[in-house]
Amino acid sequence: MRTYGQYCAVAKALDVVGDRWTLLIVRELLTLGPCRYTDLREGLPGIATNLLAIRLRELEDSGLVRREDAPPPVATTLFSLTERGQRLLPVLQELGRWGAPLVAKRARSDQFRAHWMSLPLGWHLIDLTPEAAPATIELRVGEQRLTITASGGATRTRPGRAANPDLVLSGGPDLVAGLLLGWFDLETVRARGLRIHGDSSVLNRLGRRTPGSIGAITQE
Amino acid sequence: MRTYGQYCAVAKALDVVGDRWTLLIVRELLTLGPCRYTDLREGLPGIATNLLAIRLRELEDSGLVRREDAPPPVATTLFSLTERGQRLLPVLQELGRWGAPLVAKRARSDQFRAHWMSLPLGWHLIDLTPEAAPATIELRVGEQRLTITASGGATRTRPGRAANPDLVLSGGPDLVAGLLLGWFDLETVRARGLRIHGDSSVLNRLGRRTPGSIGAITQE
DNA sequence: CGGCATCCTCTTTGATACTG
DNA sequence: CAGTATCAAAGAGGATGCCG
Repeated sequence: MRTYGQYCAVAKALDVVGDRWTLLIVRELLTLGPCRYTDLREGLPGIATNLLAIRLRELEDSGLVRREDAPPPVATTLFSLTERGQRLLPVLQELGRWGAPLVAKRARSDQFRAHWMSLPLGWHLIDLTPEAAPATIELRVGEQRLTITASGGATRTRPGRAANPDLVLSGGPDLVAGLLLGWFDLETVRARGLRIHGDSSVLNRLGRRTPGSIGAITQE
Repeated sequence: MRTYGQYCAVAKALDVVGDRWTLLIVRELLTLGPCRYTDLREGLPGIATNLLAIRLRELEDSGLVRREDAPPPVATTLFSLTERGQRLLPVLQELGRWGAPLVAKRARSDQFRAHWMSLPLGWHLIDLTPEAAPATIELRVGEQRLTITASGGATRTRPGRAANPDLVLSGGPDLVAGLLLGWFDLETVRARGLRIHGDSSVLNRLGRRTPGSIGAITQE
């Protein structure tokens, strides 16, 4: 392991998580929870398989990742974050906030996985009517699904399809993210091809947590 | 520039600041303010000089760093952070918080610069008596000096010596940091060799911002 | 001196093929 | 499924030279 050799907390942190791909592996584990080697590879397009194996071992040695052999019927190795690894969430959150302007436009060559929106949406969206019964929205981007649940004032986002969604939004990642993160309003994304099925009034229930202000999705 | 090619804010952020040394250069610029190439090299022991030049150009191209030719009598190039670059402060803050446990013990080979404590101390220390007149503490670690000013409820920390310090703390980095960040109490660091000159009651004025609790330095 | 550029070596990363 | 093995390319580290 190459180290900066500096008696400084930032440098020490980067000694552990500063290598290429490392924080993206943590992103996957934070988003997906315990998962298999192949799930990780799926969510990390571009990584070389040997590098993923090396990084996982390093993360294990640093105490950020735990490897368990799941019992039958799963019968496979599961990787998950330790408590220490989970504490990297605020680091990823700040990196994501800082990087948000960089995803305003999508490059043609950019890969996309719907679950990458999971953490940012969870941070950004709030439930404006905490008293109401839980509501679910399913996002469809290509074949991939993501489920947002609004309940008790907060929202939770997880990979996969919803059982009984109140609303379904289908379209490209820039349209879906653009609407929910507040780059575009409802009319704009609809005009650009976003498809909306179900009870669109659910959108009024979602608010955006912006630095200093909170607004409903359809406002602005 | 190598890119992850992922439509994800975290990955995009790492495309810009994920390269080796990049965030440490930002640390230096945040801590020191506008400074010269040689000042940066001084604060980044271990960096190859050509790599510093390359990184500075990349940071300039990404719009995080500005290069200005200072007028006489300085007559040298000054590097400073743009607004966009300064917004990386929360990222460094979370990285530093996460990395804090890793500097509990100092490795023999670890380099040290007093100004590396500047950002963490500024985040961590608060002024418990906002009404009182400003107080200053000078830290001496080897030949290096750092000045802490407590005033109006907050503390500010900057590199360099104090004009008229109320208190001077001298000793190794682990002792100075250990006392101020709350790893050790006053008796312990004194027993281990920390030297204290001046009005040590100033320490009672400083509180630590810990997750959930605030305590005076000499407590606990 | 300050601010690099060059040259060289060594390490890390990437791509691909293969295996228990 | 969960990797290892191999090889080529890119990046980092170190020494030194150059130029205003």
